[in-house]
Amino acid sequence: MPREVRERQMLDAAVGAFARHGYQAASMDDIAEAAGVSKPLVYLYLKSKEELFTACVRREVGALIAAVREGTRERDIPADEQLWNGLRAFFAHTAARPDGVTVLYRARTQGEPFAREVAAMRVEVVSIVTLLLGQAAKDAGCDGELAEREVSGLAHALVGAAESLAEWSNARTDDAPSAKETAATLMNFCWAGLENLMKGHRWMPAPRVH
Amino acid sequence: MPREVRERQMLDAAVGAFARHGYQAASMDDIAEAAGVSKPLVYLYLKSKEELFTACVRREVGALIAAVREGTRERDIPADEQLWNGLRAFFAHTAARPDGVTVLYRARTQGEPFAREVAAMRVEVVSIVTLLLGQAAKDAGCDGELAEREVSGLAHALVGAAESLAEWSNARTDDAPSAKETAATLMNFCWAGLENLMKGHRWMPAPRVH
Amino acid sequence: MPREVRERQMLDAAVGAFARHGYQAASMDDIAEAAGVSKPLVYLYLKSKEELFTACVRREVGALIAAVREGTRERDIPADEQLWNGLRAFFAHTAARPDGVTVLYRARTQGEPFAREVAAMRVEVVSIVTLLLGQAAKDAGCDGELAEREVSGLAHALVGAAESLAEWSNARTDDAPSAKETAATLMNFCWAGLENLMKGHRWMPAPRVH
Amino acid sequence: MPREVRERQMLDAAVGAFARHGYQAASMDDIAEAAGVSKPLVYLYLKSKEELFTACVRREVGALIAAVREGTRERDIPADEQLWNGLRAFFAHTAARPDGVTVLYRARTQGEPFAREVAAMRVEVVSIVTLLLGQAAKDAGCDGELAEREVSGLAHALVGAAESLAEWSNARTDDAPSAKETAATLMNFCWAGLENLMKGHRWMPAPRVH
DNA sequence: GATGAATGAGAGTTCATTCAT
DNA sequence: GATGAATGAACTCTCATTCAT
Repeated sequence: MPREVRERQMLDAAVGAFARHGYQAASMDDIAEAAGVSKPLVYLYLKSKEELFTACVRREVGALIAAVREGTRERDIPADEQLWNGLRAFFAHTAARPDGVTVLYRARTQGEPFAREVAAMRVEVVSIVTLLLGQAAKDAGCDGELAEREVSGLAHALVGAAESLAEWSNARTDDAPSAKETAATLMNFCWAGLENLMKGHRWMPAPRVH
Repeated sequence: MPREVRERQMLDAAVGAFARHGYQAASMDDIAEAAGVSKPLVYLYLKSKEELFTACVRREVGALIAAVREGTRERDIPADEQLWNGLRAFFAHTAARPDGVTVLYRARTQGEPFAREVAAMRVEVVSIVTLLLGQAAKDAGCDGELAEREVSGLAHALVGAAESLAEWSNARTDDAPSAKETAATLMNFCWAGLENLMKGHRWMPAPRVH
Repeated sequence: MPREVRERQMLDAAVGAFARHGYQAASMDDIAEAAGVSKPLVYLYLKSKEELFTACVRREVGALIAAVREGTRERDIPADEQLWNGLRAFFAHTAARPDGVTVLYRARTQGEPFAREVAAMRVEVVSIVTLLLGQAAKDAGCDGELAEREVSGLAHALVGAAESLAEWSNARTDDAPSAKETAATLMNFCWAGLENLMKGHRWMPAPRVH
Repeated sequence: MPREVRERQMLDAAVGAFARHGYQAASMDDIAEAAGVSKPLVYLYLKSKEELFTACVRREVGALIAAVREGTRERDIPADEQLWNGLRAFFAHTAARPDGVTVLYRARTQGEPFAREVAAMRVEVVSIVTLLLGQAAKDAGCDGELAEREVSGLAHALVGAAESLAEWSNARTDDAPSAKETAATLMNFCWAGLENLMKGHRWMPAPRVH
């Protein structure tokens, strides 16, 4: 059996195990058994548990980024539609590969070697979002009055909201909302606010959206 | 030294260790040393690693809930101001007790005994938010056309956005935004959208906020 | 509360615990709690676990020896009647104080400090039996042709049989035989053989008891 | 080195350690060292201390039963000769494998998982003896007037006497009696009594064997 | 006389990892 | 290319034992 195939089997098994039990609790024994190979072979191909986990994370990062990039390929449509497309791609992906997403989620709390990898991915996603927001601002005829820091904050808020929604929607065993519905919920939640901001309207403590 | 004091020392040390290394990677030896006591004493007072972690989680859950409840004590002001107050309280808390919040964050990925505890807390926070949204709808003269599921989704989105922003803002070592600023960012991000929804306006794929 | 009383309480609790769980598995915590005192007090009175166990063993050894001596007080009756009396006393004692006897039983497998104590007791019991056998031989008009080693062997066989019967009879929860019945069983089992031996009759491989 | 060999080495080492120190006091470290392997290997092959002990007990139970069965293979000879053969086999075994027998002895006081195993063995041995007694009764032309309970008691007495004699004879470092001698002692001790019982003669408190 | 507070030492168990074949 | 055999290191947890009060 060719090496690549074996290697993918191992990664599949590892992703499953890591998703179910976490990095520490998943044992190399279990993974090797689940992959249908002997433990030394796992070490031969993937060096160590740390590298194995890293490989899993990288693969899932790549898959998620690819899905989102694929969803936002069209560039000459309004920014909100682009965001809408990206969100649908994101939620479709999280629904299709729950184990992979769980691994990423867990990797964020596993300290340096791994968290960085996921953080880098987030940066990439955030940059995609940031571009969209920039374009949206231009569409809205606004002159870029938004501080970079504020944009960064907004992007993180959006990503956090998306992650939370993905988890919530995948947790429902019955009657789970479709990717489309979830994306719509999030668009409804955020777009009006973002649009206002582009136009320079702000919510203020002595309140009035205006 | 009286038992209560020692016990708090241990919890403090444990929260620190769990926040830094995670549940599995933090060793009881380390925790005992950090608390300045011997390991058997930790076991005498807190029974097991699992119960120790549970105690940490419970304490931090209680502290966070208390902070948010305290922030939203005023009830006869507009819903958006109440939300604003709650968010400031939340961000102030996450800034003041980063380790405690990290423990809660990590507990979410640690399986049944712990995740449930945090999930219960989230439910409580979500219910607070839900009440606010309900009041906001009434304030807006809307006739409650929002499906329960949609409200739940919105609340989860809001909470996720808040968590993500808290993490992002605490991660900045220099020039970290204040709780007030972060809360403002989030209000700007979401309030206009929520307000529109209360009025029955929706974002639609062939787009126009209207 | 006077020291002696406290001390007896502790010994009672210890005997119970050691009987139930064995020397190693019974913990000083349990014993102190069962005795209704604090652990340091146990150490104050009885020095260490080893000395505590030793004290238990000694007390129970003394009680058993006393019971058997009491049963065989009458000296000017036929040897078989004396043995009969001793056995009844023995079985009555094992039935009345099962925990104490169990402790002795367990002490035999606990290595040097303890096993010696019980061995000494066995020697004493054996010597009582040996005296009886000697008298029986004289009664039978035999001229003491029995080698000392053989007598010792017989005595150990008798004691072993008695112990085994005691255990068997105490194990029956319903319909347990009385001390008298058990003693009768043993007398029936052994006396004819002993009597024959006294007279110089032996069982022989090309067999005939004669 | 093949697994079976290693496994036997471990069992040998474990039997030695358990015999010398008892179940609780023998440590897995010691056993592993005595077996010339590392501790994890012991766990890999034998799962846990409990299972290791169980395996020892089972092996020794099997060996002892096999020895006795082998000794009593001949069935068409008088019952006393059969008993004589069985006893010689028993004493030869206890002399040849003192550690194994000690383990069985200790297992009797180690509570449920283990005691049952040994109890089952005793039942088997007792049943062998019981059959012999039954045949002896027939040989003696007796009409089976012995109550089942009494036979059971006699069998336990015989087994206890044998155990006690085995211990006593093995304890002698110099000049230990041979299996033959010990068996002869026991036959002399018991056979006349048993024979009398078969014929309906009993020892009576106002005494006379008749 | 009696105890709440505390610990050193060591138990069983598991895991990531590596050879020799 | 693939594996059965083997281990060093570390972990959770318990216990007999002792102070300071």
